[in-house]
Amino acid sequence: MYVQTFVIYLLHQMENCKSKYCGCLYYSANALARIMTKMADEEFATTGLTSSYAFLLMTVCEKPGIQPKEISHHMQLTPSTVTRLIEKMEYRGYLKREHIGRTTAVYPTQLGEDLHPKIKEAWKKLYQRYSNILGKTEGDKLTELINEANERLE
Amino acid sequence: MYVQTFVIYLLHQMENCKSKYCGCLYYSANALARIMTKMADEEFATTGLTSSYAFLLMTVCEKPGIQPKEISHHMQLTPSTVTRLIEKMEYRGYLKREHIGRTTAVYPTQLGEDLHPKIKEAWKKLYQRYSNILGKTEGDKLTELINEANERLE
DNA sequence: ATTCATTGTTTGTATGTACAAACATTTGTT
DNA sequence: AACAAATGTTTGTACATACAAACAATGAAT
Repeated sequence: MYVQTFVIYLLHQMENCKSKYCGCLYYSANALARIMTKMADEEFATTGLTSSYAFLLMTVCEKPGIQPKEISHHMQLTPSTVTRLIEKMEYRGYLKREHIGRTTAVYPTQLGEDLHPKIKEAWKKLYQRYSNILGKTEGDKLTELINEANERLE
Repeated sequence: MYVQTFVIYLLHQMENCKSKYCGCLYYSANALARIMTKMADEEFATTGLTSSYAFLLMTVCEKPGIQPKEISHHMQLTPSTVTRLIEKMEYRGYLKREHIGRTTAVYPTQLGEDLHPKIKEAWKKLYQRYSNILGKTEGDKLTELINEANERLE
């Protein structure tokens, strides 16, 4: 009886899992991240930006003059990564930098501000899209659980 | 009373969340993936490999002669990514390829096989490490939830 | 006031990953 | 038997991200 339960558990595992690494959080988290990034990029495609750049622009539009350090905090990326993202967005004409002492203030350009509503729209659509698949409540719950885990693991 | 409850909810949200994007699965999933990859790389450091390469070597050692396509299935990576990983591991002397018709068989070298136990050990440690932080049951549960989401979102 | 430590930002360099296109082989169809 | 479609693999190229080191400005301590 005991053994039988275990066998059923194993079978269930194998059914549901594409890979023998499904029991590993490192693996599952990365798979989810790849799937979500792809989905996000698809939704943000209407804005001409990929997901990271869209998030950056949103962040700056909602707090013009924000510093890279704060951006890196909001986006949970390293400062160097943020610099790289900003550079590219400056080159493309969506953001501009103003150096003040050792700090830097980042502002949206007119072009950037014009794009802001479209990005927020795409963001909403992204949310709706995965909520449709996972169920709104379940999706929110999963997100919250992941956030809690992030807090503790860091 | 109703409003108060909402305010408490908001405060709770702000406490627990580093970023205003914490309600977005794209964002949270990517943050978790980065944290876990870092942790995995730290654990696998004892083997001289980063996590992806360690997983690749494990996969090949457990099924010598496996084809890239099957590897890409196990690891949930695109075939081109798998080719790149294999190439590097071949260059480093851990794997070798044998081309048979249009397919390719991948084998571990002696060097690769020698490393296998160490990798499995590191993998176990990785599991223990995040289980210690999240709690074994909770960690497993989270992993399972993410797997289910992956299934459905794909 | 000068030096030393700290902090915010940027570079140099490397890595993992993907997409699209190219190749090579096998299978199916007529 | 010849050609077309499908399949497995590899290349060319690009991108997001990170780490470590460099740089630049501020603040603190003697």
